[in-house]
Formats: sequence, structure tokens, C-alpha cells
Amino acid sequence: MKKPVRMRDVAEAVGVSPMTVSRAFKPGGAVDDETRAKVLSAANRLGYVFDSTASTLRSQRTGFVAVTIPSLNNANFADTFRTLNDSLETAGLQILLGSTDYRVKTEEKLVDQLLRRRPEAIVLTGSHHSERTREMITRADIPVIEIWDQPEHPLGHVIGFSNADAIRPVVRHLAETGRKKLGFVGASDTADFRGRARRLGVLDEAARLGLPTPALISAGPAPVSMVHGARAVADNIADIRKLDALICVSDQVAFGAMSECARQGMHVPGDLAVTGFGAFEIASVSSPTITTVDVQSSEIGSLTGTFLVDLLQGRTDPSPLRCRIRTSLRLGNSS
Amino acid sequence: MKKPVRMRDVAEAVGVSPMTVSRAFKPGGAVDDETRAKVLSAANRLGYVFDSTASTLRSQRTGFVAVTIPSLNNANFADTFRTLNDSLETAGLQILLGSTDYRVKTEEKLVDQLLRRRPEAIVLTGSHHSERTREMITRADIPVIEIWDQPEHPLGHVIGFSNADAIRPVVRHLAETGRKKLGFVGASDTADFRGRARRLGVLDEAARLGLPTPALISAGPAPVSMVHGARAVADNIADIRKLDALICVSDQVAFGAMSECARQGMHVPGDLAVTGFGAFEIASVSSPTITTVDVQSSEIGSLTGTFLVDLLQGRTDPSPLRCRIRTSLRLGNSS
DNA sequence: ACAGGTCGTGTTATCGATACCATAAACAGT
DNA sequence: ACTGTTTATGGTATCGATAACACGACCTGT
Repeated sequence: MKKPVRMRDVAEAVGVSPMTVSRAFKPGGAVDDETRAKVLSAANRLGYVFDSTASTLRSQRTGFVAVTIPSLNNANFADTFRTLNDSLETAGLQILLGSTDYRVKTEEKLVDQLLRRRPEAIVLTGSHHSERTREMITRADIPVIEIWDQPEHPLGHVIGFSNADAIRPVVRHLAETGRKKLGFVGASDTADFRGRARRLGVLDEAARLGLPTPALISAGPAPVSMVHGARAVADNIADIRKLDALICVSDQVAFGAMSECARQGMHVPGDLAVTGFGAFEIASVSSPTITTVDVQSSEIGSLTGTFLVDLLQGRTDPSPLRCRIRTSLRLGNSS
Repeated sequence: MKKPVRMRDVAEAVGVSPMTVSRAFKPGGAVDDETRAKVLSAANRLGYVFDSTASTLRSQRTGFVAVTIPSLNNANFADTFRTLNDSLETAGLQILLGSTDYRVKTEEKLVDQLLRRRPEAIVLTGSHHSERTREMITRADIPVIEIWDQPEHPLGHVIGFSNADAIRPVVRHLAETGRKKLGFVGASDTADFRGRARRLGVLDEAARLGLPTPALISAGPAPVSMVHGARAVADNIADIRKLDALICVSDQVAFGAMSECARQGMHVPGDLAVTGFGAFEIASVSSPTITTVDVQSSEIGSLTGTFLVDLLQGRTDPSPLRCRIRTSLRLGNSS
């Protein structure tokens, strides 16, 4: 239980001032090469570990970026988060992650907690926030990026796509291939705003094309995944036999639905077309492969990361960015 | 660009000392209820945001827990991380997450970075670390937990299972059902230590049971997932036709393998049994369902979380814990 | 030779909260 | 009445690094 080594101790050991040690630890610090080498070797010998907390307080730069995502077990956001993390960590930034559990109230508490850490920027998944959340973030006066959506009233920067528009090509594709009686499988509640937007997109596009109103089939409360897709089909099999296409809110749900269809003796795509959303691995590996919408989740993460790094280093115009991620229909054998 | 509100400003507004404001913000702070209410309302009115950085420096408590995992897109660790995060955040602890990319050198750099933030504890996935990593962590003098493994020489606490032992029942099950010519599909390199341990477990158990040495089929470098399982089967189809069981390093690989088998006209389990590992959603939703090993990934996370919270609050004996997570064979229709 | 520049280093004050101790008031027990 | 205890609050020093400024040594060009 000896007391921890501080910068001062290293300085004394080398015979320089703490300031010189400080500079030796900064990548761009103006120190003589020889001095730096001596400092670093002494630091290593003494077991000195740089204290970011003190540095942060004095310099007012935390190196933190706060990130909120709806759910950690939703594979949808894993890719985005991973690529975002990769971009940021090379710039020496550390993510503070929190999950909102699809609730604006939870998001509010989370944002309050995160802001106490003085992040240099904040990334929010989605665009629906409580009034207080908006206020806290505005007052924090740091860059904000909303991702995975196209908000009407953005808080700051936007890197995402319209979930409603992204799914329209699916409806058109189904209509073009002669499918008329559509169904939509998604979460029952309205907590998953992106899922809800997709549902609205489906309904609207079907109306525009003069198709009958799609049947809405609930897969239970968000987040929904494979088992929920399977259960939704099992629970509504009679209705589903009357349809000729099932539009699912995600590839996971689509896969679950397809697998239950197989169990029920329905042939995909012969008896029923099934589509997903998100272009996840499962879509290209399942049989049949799933018709889906590629939203480039990795792209969202890496774009956000590089943009943020440029912004924080002052290399980028800080005026609000609205970046629309290009989404595309990817045909599989399920439709 | 007005200057930020500090505790002192709130104190002045209410007419108390900063110390009282400080206490009003602590859950257990001894302040008059009325005073606290006045302080909090003033804080809210002025837009004061508590500054954890300063608090941390003075009190020497950061509220951080450092966590390293091999890969963020490996679904294996998502459940563990999610439940761990849930337990910790209710206790007001914030995770600092880093991914090691399955490399000890990357882990070393990561640990160095994370320790600078002065975490109150560190959680490492796996048990293979560089000498320098071990040294840094030992010197940091904070609780360490190694998860997802059973290290021979633990750094501190252990919450995990033996990957080699966990997969033995799979081999026994296959032997009992008359399968003799086994194959193992996993990552080619030795970077994924847990995958390697499973392979060794398969080889050893096969030898004990007097079975011929299982064929080793590479699915490429770690991390491996569905597409790699499918490709491994496609690339080695001639060899695989001679086998009667395929033991895969994970459910994802097993699913990919099964789907390629279907494409190749091989029937599972008729022509070939296929098994996975991890008991992920895909195992119970795919058809056929996959025989797998349930390792309770969620359990690992929540156990680690509650243990850590108890430890940091001094409610638990700090002597090294070695917790063996019970694993179990879960039969599916794929074998 | 000298003004003006760069480079490496030291001195001092400070970032914003809180540990530690002191104090005053209220109240109980003998 | 006096001591001891509890509760609510304030004053001061401090956590460990660094921004800002100062300074001397060494260039470099005219």
C-alpha cells in the first residue's frame, strides 16, 4: 500500500520540473528528445501512470464522447458502434456508452449522467428526445450528432436516413412482382421510433400504389428479434395464409418469420414473400437469402467518427451537417 | 458564450457555502431537506451541471470500471456486456469499454490508456495477457476480474468456465449417437484463445473416447461468423462428405455451415450432425435447431456486475474469487 | 554587433469540487 | 447546571496536472 507515483516524483527523479515531464507525455510537447527519453524511462522505472483526471480538470479537455443507443443487444447498432469506436479511439477519444432501452425518460437520465463527465461531443441514436433532454444538450454547448434518422428539427448535426423512405422500394418491388396482400411485422408499441417510421413508410407507399392497406402484425414490445418474428407468425398463421408478402421490420424478424413459415409448411417465396431490413449477415447466409434494405450501418459509424474527429480538431466547418446515408434495396431469394 | 455555472454560483444564489451545495448533490449527504430542495431548484434554474471531473480528482473516486472485450461485433460478448452494464449503471458506475481485436498487444495499449482514467476496477475478457499488461494491472492495485475463462494463473478474481471442458459433452453426445468421424470448424489462427481451448477440448475428448482424430477445418482468421462457416464448408466439401459430424466453434459458424450443407445437398442431421457453441438465439430459431452448449453469457455479466458493486462498496470479502459458471449441453435437431 | 526569432525549460496560479476539521445549536441524560 | 451527542453548516487546504507567461541560450541575417 505505498502511495502512488505522481508527475512530481518523476520530475525529481530526472532532475527537471513537473512541467517538463508534462510536456514529455504530450505527443506534440516541445521537449528535447534526450530529455523526453530520460523522462519516459524514469516514468517507466518508477511505475508512473499518467492521471487523466487531473489533466482533464486543468486543461478542460476530457477526451470523452458520449454515445447513447437504444439497446445493446440489438445487432442493428453493434456495427455502427464498433466502427464509431474504431475511428474515435485512433484519435485518442474514449466513448462513454449508455443504453436508453427505447425510452425517452431513460435517455433523459442517461444524458444527465453523461453530461456530468463533460464529454466533448454527444452522439444520439434517433431523433425523439424529451424537452428536458433537448434543453440539457443545448445548454451543454457541445457538438451533437443524431444518427440513424432524419429528424425534422435536428439538435445539431445529422448522419442518417429516413426510415420511412428507405423501406418504400421494398413495397414497390413487391407490387411489381405481383404481390398485393401485404403484411407488416414489427414491434407493437411505439417506443421504437425507427421501426414505427418503417411501418408508416410501408402504409403510405402501399396507399400510393393503390394496394389494399397492409395488415399489421405485432411481434410484441421492442426490441424484437428472431424469436419474436417466429412467434408472430405462429400466433397469426391464419391471417398470414391469406397474405402474399410479409414485410418485416428487421432481418432478424424476417428470419424468425421464415423459419416458422417453413415449420408451418408455407413455402417462401412461393406461397409468401418475406422481406427484412438492415442487410445483416443473416440475410445473406440464410436460405433462402433475404430481400432486405442495406442501410450501411458501418458507414454511419465511421462517418460519424471521422466527422467528429475533424470537428473537434477544428478542421471542419462547425455549421450543422445534414448527411443522408444512401440506402438500397438488396434482392434475395425470399421474394 | 457565457461562462459555465459552478457550484460556487449555486451556493451564492441560495446563500449557503459551496460545501452545502456539494452535500445536497450527494445521495447520502447530511443536509436539511429544505436546504437541499432550495439548492436543487436553484441549480436547475441556473442550469448548473455537476462536474464529475473535479469531484473525481478531489475524492479520488472516479466511478469508472474498465472493461475489455476481444471484439464488438462478436455477438458472444454482447449479452455479457449488456447485463454487466445494467448492473453497474444502477450503482452509478460508468463503463469504459475497449476492444482488443483478439491481440494481446492491442490489449496492452488499451489497458495502458484505460488505467490513465483511474478506473476503480478492471474486467478483462479472457486470460491471456502480455507480461507488461499483467504488470500494469498488478501495480494499479485495483480489483481485477477475468471473465469467460478459467485461467491457470489468475490476476485476481475469475468468473468463467473452462472452454475445453464445456465442449466435451458435445463430443460424448456425438459418440453416443454413433458418430465417429468428427470435424472441428474454427478460426485458423491462435488469436482466439477461447476458440482454441474448445478445439483442444474436442481433440482431447475424442482421444479419450478412442475416436479417430477429428479433422481440423479452418474458417479463416478470428473473429469467425456465419459467412466463414459457410465458406469453410464450401471450401472443404470433399473432406466434409467423409465425416459424420461437424463440431463448430460457435452457433454462428454452425448456422453458416448448415446453410451451405443444405446448398450442397447434404442433409442435417441425416448425412451430417452439426453442433454449435454459445446457445445464441439463432440456435433455437434455425431449422433444424442447433445442438449447442449453453454458457449463460448473460449470467456472466450480471454476476460480474453485482460482485463488483459489492466489492467496491466493501460489502464483500476481497479475497480472490474463482467462480465456475455451469455450462450445459442443449440438444437441438441438428444432431 | 545587434535586433529579432526559435527552442527548451522553469515559475506561478489555477481548473472545480470535497476531505477534513471546526463550530454552533438543539437536545438528552445524569 | 453541566457534559456528551447529534445535526447542519462553514472555512481552508488540497487532489495532480497544465495554461500562461517569463526567461536564458542559441541561432540567423543584415
